[in-house]
Amino acid sequence: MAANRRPTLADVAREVGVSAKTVSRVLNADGPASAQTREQVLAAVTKLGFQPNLMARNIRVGGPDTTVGLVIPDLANPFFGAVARSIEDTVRDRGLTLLMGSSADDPDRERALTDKFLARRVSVLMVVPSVGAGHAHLKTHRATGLPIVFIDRPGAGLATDSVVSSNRTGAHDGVAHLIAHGHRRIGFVGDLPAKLYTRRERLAGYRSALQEADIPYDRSLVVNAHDQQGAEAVAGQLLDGAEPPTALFAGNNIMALGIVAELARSGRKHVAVVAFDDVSLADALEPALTVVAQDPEEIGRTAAVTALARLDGDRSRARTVTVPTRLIVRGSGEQSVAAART
Amino acid sequence: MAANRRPTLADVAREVGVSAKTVSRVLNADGPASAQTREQVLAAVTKLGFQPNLMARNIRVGGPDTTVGLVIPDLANPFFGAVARSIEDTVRDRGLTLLMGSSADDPDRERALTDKFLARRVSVLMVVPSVGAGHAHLKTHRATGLPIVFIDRPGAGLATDSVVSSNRTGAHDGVAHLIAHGHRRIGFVGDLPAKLYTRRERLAGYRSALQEADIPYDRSLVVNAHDQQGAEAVAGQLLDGAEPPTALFAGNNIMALGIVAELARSGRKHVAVVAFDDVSLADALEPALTVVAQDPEEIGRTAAVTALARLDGDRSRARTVTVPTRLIVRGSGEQSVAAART
DNA sequence: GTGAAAGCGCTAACAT
DNA sequence: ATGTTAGCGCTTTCAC
Repeated sequence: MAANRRPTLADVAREVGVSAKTVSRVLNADGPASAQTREQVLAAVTKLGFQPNLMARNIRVGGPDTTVGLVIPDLANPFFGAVARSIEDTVRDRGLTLLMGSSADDPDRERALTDKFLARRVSVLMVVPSVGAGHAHLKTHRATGLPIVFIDRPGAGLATDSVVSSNRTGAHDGVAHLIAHGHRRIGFVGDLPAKLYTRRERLAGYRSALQEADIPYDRSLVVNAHDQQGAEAVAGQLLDGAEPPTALFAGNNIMALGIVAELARSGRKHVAVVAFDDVSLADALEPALTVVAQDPEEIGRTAAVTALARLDGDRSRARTVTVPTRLIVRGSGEQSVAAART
Repeated sequence: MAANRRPTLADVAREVGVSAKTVSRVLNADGPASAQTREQVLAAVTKLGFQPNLMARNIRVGGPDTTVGLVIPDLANPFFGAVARSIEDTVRDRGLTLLMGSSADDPDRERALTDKFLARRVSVLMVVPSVGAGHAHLKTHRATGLPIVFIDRPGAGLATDSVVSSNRTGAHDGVAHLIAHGHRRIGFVGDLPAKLYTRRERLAGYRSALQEADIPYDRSLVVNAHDQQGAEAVAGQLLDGAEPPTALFAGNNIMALGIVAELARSGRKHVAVVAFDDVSLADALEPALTVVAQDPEEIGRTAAVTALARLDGDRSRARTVTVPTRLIVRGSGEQSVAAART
C-alpha cells in the first residue's frame, strides 16, 4: 500500500546471494553464468517483480536512448495519425519506443518538444516542421550523428533528410482534371498560414495547371481557412460571390471536409470538387469525392527507413524523397460547368 | 562531423571555471548564484550547445520520470487520435512527455509496451486494454503509487480507475431511435473480437432497446467484422439475405464507414442507419448519418485529470467514470421501413 | 563462472 | 555564493 521502493539489481542480487554484476549478466545474456545461478536469478526477478531501470542502463552505456522523437502538428489529424502509425510499425522491430507530441504548428511548442526529446537522448528525431521554426540549433546534434528527418515539409536552416508528397504535381493533376471537364473558374481553398510549404507547393501546382490551359490566375479565387469551419465559411462566401467558381480545389483534407460540408449544407451538389489528400467516406458521397491521394503509410515508412539507415551509419548526402500522389477519380471532379452555374 | 561526445555539466563547469553543482544550480534555479556566474554559465551552455541529460537527472532524483505511457489500439483511428490529443493537452501543462505505442489490440504487444513504459519509470500509465490481456502484473506497480487508468474499456484483474463511454445507454438510444421510426428488423454490425467490452456493452444496449419494444432478439441479425472492408461485406450479405433488416446499427466508427460505403456502393439509400461514434462527413452524406456521438476529448481529459489527481496524492477508491454519449439525429435513422423493403 | 571497483551525468546533503 | 562528497541503478573493466 505504501509507496515502496521499486526493487533494483542490488535487491535481486541480495535475494539470490550473488553480485549485482551476475544478475546483470543473466538478464542481458552478457558473459557466462551457470544454469543454476541463471534460474535462481530469474526466480528472484519474478518474485520481486524487478524491472531493470532503462534510464539507469542507458546513462551508463552512454549511447543514445532507444527512443524515437516524433513531432507532428496534430495527433487527431487522420493524415498524421496514419504517418505516425507507419513510423511506429517500422521502428518497432528495432525495439525503439515512440516519444510523441503535437506542435499545433506552433514553432515554440515544436522547439519545446524537440528540446525535450534531445534532452532524453532520442536515437532519432522526426519532425513535421512548423512555419517559422528554425532548425539551425539542430546542426550540432546532426553533426553528432543524430539522424533527423523532416516529414511532410522541409525544415529551415538545416540540410538533412526529408520526405514529402509530390505536392506540386499532385495539385497540378487534380486541377488539370477539373480543367479537362471544362472548368475555367476554379477556386482554391488553402490552409493557413499561407507560407506553409505544402500550401505553397499545392498552390503552385494549381497555378501551373491553369497556365497550361491559358487560364489567367485570378487571385480572388484563392481563399484561406484555419480549420474545417473556416473552410465552410470561405467556400460559401466564394460561391456566393459575383463571379463564383464552378469548381473548387481543396488544399488539404481539412479544407476538403469543410468544402464538402458546405456544399451539402447549401445544397450545391453541382459544384465540382477535387481534394488534396483522401478522406474517409469520400466514396460514399454524392457525387463521390475525387481526390489527389497521399500515401501516409509510405511517407512514414520512408521517413523511418531513412532514419534507421542513418543510424546504421549511412553517411551519404542528405536527400529529399518525394512520395508520389495518385489521382483517384470518383466523380466530384466531373460535375458539369453548366450545372454549377444554375 | 565526427560523432563528438555531447557536452556534459562538467564540460560547462570547466569552461566557466566553476563546479558542476554551480552550473546545476543555475540551470535548475536551485540555490543562489551571482548574476555574473549565471551569465557566464548561460553563455557557456549556449556556446557548447549543452543540453542536460534528463535521464541522468531523473535517476539521481529518484522519483518517476516525467513521462506518461499511453497504449492505444491504433494511432490512425480518429477516435483514439482525438483521445490521445486530449490527453496530451491535459498533461502538457505539467511538463509531462508522452510515450506512445499502438497495441493493435494484441495482448502481447500491449504487454510489451507497458513493460517498456514501466522500465522507463513513467509517472502515469494509461491503457486501452486489449481483449485477453491480464493486468494482475500491474498490481505491484499500482501499489507502489503508479497511477494507472484504463481508457475506453475496463482492465482485467486490477482495481483501478477507468474512463468509458456510456456504451449501453448510447446504443440503446440509437436503436430506440430506429424503433421509433417503425423498424423492427434491425441489424447489428459489431467489431471483433466479440468479447470486446465496448462491443458487448453496445450489443446489450441494442438488445435492451429491442426488448423494451417487444421485438424478439434475432441472432441472425447480428454480424461481425474486423475492419471496414469486412463490415462492407457482412452488411451486404445481411441485406442480401432472405429476411433482410430494414435498418442497421453500426457498433463503432469503422463499422459505420463500412456500412455507409456498402450502402452507397449498392445504391441502397433507403436502409436506415445509426452509428455508434461520430465520423467526419456524417453531415454531408445523403441521408446524413445519425450517430451516437462519443466525446473523445472528454474521455481523454477525464483520464488525464484522474491520473494527475492520483499523482497528487488522491488515494480515494478506484472509480469508473462514464462519459455520456449523445444521439445526434441527422436523418439516416429516419429512412422509412417501407422504402427499405423496395 | 563470478566479483569488486570505478564511473556514466547528474543532484542531495552537507560543507565552507 | 560556491565547492565537495556521495550516490542514484546500472554496466564496464579488470581481477580472480
